[in-house]
Amino acid sequence: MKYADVILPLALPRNYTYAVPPEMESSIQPGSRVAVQLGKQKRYAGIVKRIHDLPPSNYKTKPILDVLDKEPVVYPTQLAFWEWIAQYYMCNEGDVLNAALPAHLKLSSETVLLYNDAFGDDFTALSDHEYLIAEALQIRKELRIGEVQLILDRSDVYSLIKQLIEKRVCLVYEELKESYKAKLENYVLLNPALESDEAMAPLFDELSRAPKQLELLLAYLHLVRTQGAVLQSELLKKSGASAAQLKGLVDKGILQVEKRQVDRVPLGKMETQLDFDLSPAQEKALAEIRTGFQDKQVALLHGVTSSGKTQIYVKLIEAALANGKQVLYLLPEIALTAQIIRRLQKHFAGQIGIYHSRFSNNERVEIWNKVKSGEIRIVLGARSSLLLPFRDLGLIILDEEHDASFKQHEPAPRYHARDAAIYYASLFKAKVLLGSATPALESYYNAKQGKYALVELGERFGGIDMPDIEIVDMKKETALKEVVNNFSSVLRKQITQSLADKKQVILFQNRRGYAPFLLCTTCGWIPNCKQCDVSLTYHKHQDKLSCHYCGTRYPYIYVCGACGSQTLFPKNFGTEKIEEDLQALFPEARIARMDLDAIRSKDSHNKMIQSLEQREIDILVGTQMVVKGLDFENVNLVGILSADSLLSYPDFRVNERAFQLMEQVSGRSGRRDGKGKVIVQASNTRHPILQFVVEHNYRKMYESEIAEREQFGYPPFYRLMKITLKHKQQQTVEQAAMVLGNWLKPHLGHQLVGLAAPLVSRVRGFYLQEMLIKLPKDSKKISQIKQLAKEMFLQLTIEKQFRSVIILPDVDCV
DNA sequence: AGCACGCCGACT
DNA sequence: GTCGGCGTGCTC
Repeated sequence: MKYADVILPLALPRNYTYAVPPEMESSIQPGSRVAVQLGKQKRYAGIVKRIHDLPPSNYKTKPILDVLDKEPVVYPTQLAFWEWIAQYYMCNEGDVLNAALPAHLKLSSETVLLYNDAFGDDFTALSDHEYLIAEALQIRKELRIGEVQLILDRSDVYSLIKQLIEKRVCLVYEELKESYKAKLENYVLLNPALESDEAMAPLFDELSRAPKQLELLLAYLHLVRTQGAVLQSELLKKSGASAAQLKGLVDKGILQVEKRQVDRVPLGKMETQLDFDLSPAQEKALAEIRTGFQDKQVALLHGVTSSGKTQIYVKLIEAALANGKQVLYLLPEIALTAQIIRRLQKHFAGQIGIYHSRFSNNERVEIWNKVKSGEIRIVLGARSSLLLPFRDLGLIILDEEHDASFKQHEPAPRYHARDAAIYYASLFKAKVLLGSATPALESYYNAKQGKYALVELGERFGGIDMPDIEIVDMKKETALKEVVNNFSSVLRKQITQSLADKKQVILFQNRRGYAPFLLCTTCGWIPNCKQCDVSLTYHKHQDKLSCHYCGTRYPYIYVCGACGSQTLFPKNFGTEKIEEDLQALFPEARIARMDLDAIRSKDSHNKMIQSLEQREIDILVGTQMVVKGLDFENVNLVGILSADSLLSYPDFRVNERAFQLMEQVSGRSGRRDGKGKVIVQASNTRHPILQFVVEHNYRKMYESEIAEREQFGYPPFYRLMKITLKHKQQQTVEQAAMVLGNWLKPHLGHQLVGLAAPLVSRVRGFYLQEMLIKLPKDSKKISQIKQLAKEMFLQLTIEKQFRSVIILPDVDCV
């Protein structure tokens, strides 16, 4: 007898072993999707990890019910990768499966109640609730659990359903439904009997009294000749005919309509690739990358903004494709704009697939299958495309590699796409190219240490100068009463100038909303969220207060909750306020705002970028979003409204982050013609980071920061693992954290730090406690510590007072 | 993640 | 007394 270890799409601590019925032995393989039963009824689609012949000793196996696909849905490479992710990031393989597999390949059964017709309609023996369900069932014949819950308005319905089964009112079955649906469209075909000219000729006479139908037929014949297959929708649109006219031709037996499967993600036609020449600096960088790849797996391309990194990527992609390999090009989600997609599609039409969160579930399945089959040669995508089933990967490019959004935060698996990419690539013996104008300290350090090849590209493409950066002393300006609504005189003057020159302006403020909090000027009270330990942000557009942690919205508060006075005023400023003030200062200017609130609706982000490109916007105000992946020729001024707010987070990475952000935003200025200008408003103008920004000096920033990291034992000298504990009761988490800390301390000593409530100590009604473990850079020790931590987590949840404490380990947290 | 089972308060 | 709430434990 064969047995299969199956990964289920659940957060289970281990994989379960099922028996392989003999008739399935020939069709089942590692990576196969199988239907299995879990518990009394529930069925799931799981993925076979391993097939063996060791019968489990301490339990009875259930059989695999079905092998769901002819071919496995993943290769052994992906299974190995999943195992590594689960192990490294301390999560379950089920979590990884959940993240990797498109929703429509993940099946789970649903209980369906069927009305038992034999029962008749004598409901007298039923309770009120039973009666309600029986009545609904009699009318609708079928009910899902969810519908039963809806009817009774409660969640616990199982005992009642059991009663109904016992009383023979209904029957139940488990429905395991494939949710992927191939897309079908109507194609129009000519009746095969009419293919010849002789057969066709009489038709024209016959149709002389139906001129519209004749017109339609002619349009059809034209389309067939030019493009082969004819879509019904296209034919009707192009000919201007109605569905009735088409039906007329179908009824006469001249045309036929047939449903055929169509691609949701067509790859387009293969085009001849555009050739372009690299600048000498780019050529040199490309050559260095190639040399680097000879003895190193990873190369870091440190190229200033606008240095033309993308062109270098294109050359490398071409080479990898020529070798018959697949390529993965990763970008932060928000940088995956129409701009970059268009540029790459131009080069690689017919081979490139795009993958990000805005694709529908059906589209994802199709992309998944095309990557697996190798039809898609290049994937351009966000973090999650790393989990696609590549068959023969030759190169991974990770652009904007410093970007924190490459790290998944919630839910598990909390993987870092950069680090995971390096491991994944090693399974294929593929190369990894990291690219950034402001590399993460960790990456630059690795490169400096010789672990990665380091390639510097210090010159902007086309010889454009780096923008001039001016720091404006807001303290001085305030003293001189020159500040109007957060705008210094310098910034106002520059904006006026840019507008006069018909240039565009980008302003950056890292807080959305109108005001980050309200303040009672009588007693100092600040309204907080009921669920979370944070102040409520005022959103003037919606005239609501909103919690940026849990999303709850509250009506505006006029009366102080502490002293009752009506002296609550919005304090500090976000993008909405900037937008409003700007409009008052520059009434003629066309102003747009780009932040999470403004781009909520689908595609509005792309639309905004387009209208900026087409110069329909003069001034763009935005958060982090304006930093990434934008490339506009006509922007010559960038304003950072408050550098202080960037430099004041209590995090060891603040300086690095602030530098990266400011350097990246300023890169948006003056990209094609002429020198750009950047205005940085700051109260503390002496902050060393500002000086590095003015000089565009990454190296100096790196050196000053790396010294601190070494001194205080932070990455890249240690790896960090954050453990978060969550519970509804404050006392319980606090105790749990203390107990866990006390257990870990003897093993870790000074490597265990920061046991405390985080800055925001309550989110969505859960109290939080955190601690950090500093992991030495020794993979053996790391796995020992992880093992130890795992055992202690288990130990903690065994104690009954801590049983419902949620423990979230986050390896390499950011 | 479900779902079953068992223990406690508020109702007929 | 019982219904139905929720906390707890198990699923190959």
